[in-house]
Amino acid sequence: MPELPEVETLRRGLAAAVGGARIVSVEVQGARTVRRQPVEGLAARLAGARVDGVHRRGKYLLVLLDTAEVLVVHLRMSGQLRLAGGPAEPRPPHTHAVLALDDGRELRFVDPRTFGELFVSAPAGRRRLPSELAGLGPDALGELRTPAHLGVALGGRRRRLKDLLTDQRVVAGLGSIYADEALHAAGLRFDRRADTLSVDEVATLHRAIRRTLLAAIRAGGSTLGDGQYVDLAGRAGRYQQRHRVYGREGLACPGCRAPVERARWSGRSAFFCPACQR
DNA sequence: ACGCCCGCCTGTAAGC
DNA sequence: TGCTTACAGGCGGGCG
Repeated sequence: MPELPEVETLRRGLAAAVGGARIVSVEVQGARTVRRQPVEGLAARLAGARVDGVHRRGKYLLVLLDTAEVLVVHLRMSGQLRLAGGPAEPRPPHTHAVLALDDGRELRFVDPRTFGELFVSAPAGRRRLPSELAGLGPDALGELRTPAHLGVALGGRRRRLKDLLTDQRVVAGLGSIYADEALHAAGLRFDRRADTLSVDEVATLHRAIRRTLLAAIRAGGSTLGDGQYVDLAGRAGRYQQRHRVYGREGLACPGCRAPVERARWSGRSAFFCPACQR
């Protein structure tokens, strides 16, 4: 599942590979990938635009265009961006959008489960953010700079830590994998109520989130057994080899050797060490 | 406002 | 072997 480290890996790859390239034409298959606006409008706004940079906010990719607009990409569960050398390269199954570039390459949006989406937006306001993203909380790396920022986000609320950390309105960028990993690194249970954390525990959690995300970015993100996350060139990440609890039910906790447990919670899973996490 | 649950999807794997 | 069922989970929407 692409979360902040996977999206950041893609952002860096995109910035290096397609920065300065011009979009020649856009082809969209199916009705779900472009659903916020008419496909013809999106295609017309992209055609002829040059890529001036690539930003990221939470799990959203922002492809900045010289038209002063932004192509927003969200991969959701199974979306991929793949760069092809040319139109002759066979398209993977579930290719829903193809952006032809002026040097002949193609940027392809592939998404079996069709949860992902593309849209073009005109950023507005002080932060030059697309209005569709106005509800996002502080980016888990970019804006959550100090423990105090996390303290404000958690705000002494009664909600459970994992519920808050994966709520993109509270903190943007964490999903199930990195919430579980960061909570383990902080020694905190997924179901701790935020309003029971001490100042020290908030600081520990803040440090754990940053360290976990930065280590995952250095490893090129996580590719799970389903192989759904790969980079622009189709290469897998390596951070899954360093997961301490996520997907490791019954295996030894690297910290204390107790078996990792899996809890069913809010219709989702949470992996945690019952001995190390309080 | 908060805390839930559901619907959206398809590929994979487990179970009978 | 072949079918059914469960599961993966981000996010928007809806409900109490």
